[in-house]
Amino acid sequence: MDNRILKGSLTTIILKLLEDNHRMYGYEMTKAVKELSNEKMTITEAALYPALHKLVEDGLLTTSSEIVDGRIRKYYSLTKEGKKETQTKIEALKSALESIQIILNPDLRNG
Amino acid sequence: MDNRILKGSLTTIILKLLEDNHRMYGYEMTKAVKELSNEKMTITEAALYPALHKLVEDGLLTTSSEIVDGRIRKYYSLTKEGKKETQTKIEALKSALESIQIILNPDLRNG
DNA sequence: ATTATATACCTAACAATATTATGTATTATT
DNA sequence: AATAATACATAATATTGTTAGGTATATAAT
Repeated sequence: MDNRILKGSLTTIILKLLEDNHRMYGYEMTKAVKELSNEKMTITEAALYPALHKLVEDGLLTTSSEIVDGRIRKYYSLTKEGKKETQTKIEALKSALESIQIILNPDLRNG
Repeated sequence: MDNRILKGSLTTIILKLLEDNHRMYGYEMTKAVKELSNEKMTITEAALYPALHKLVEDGLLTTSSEIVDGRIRKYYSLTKEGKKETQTKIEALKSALESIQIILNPDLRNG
């Protein structure tokens, strides 16, 4: 991701995208994050693909390849275990974001 | 920090703490983050001290040591350059948090 | 008195995660 | 014909944090 910030959230972002979209391929995820963040955030493919492979290896995602317009697309979906883990990871990330928000916004401390 | 999330935000958190408190020592920072986050977030000293040293090395912080109750305290403060960098880093982190919020909360997408 | 906890600093070896730099291949656009 | 977009991927390196340990003083508990 750009700006060297928020490393460690990539896996959670992938899982969340798949929870919302049910079925996505890698390149599509990079475009989705770019669009959702108004070009502010970028997932590099060099970070994304190894992360996806690890999620498959860990049993959280399954894949199915298709050829579309002469090019390969490798679709990813959440497994049952992946759906569970998605909830856990999202809650953990939300909690962390809240903590950081409090540190960044003193106004919230007295509100 | 706990839970292997939000790596890369440590430096910004340090700078923000120093912006708010003007003068802090390392151990104090670990306590502050623990308290602000209601024990949800922990800065480990093994992550903190090298980060502080690097910020000094980069000219963003200065130090002054004192002996209090027979123990050494190494106080850190923002330099002029550090104050500038703090603004930049905070803005970048806020922007990243917003992007992640949008991805995590679909409700915000249609709001 | 002794043990444990809290305060306060620190480093070394290792692991996880992302960046930079490439590479391959097809299709669409200029 | 050249460039950009689509779509996958890896290797070398850098960054950042974890695990595990170390030193030392002060205070509270047994």
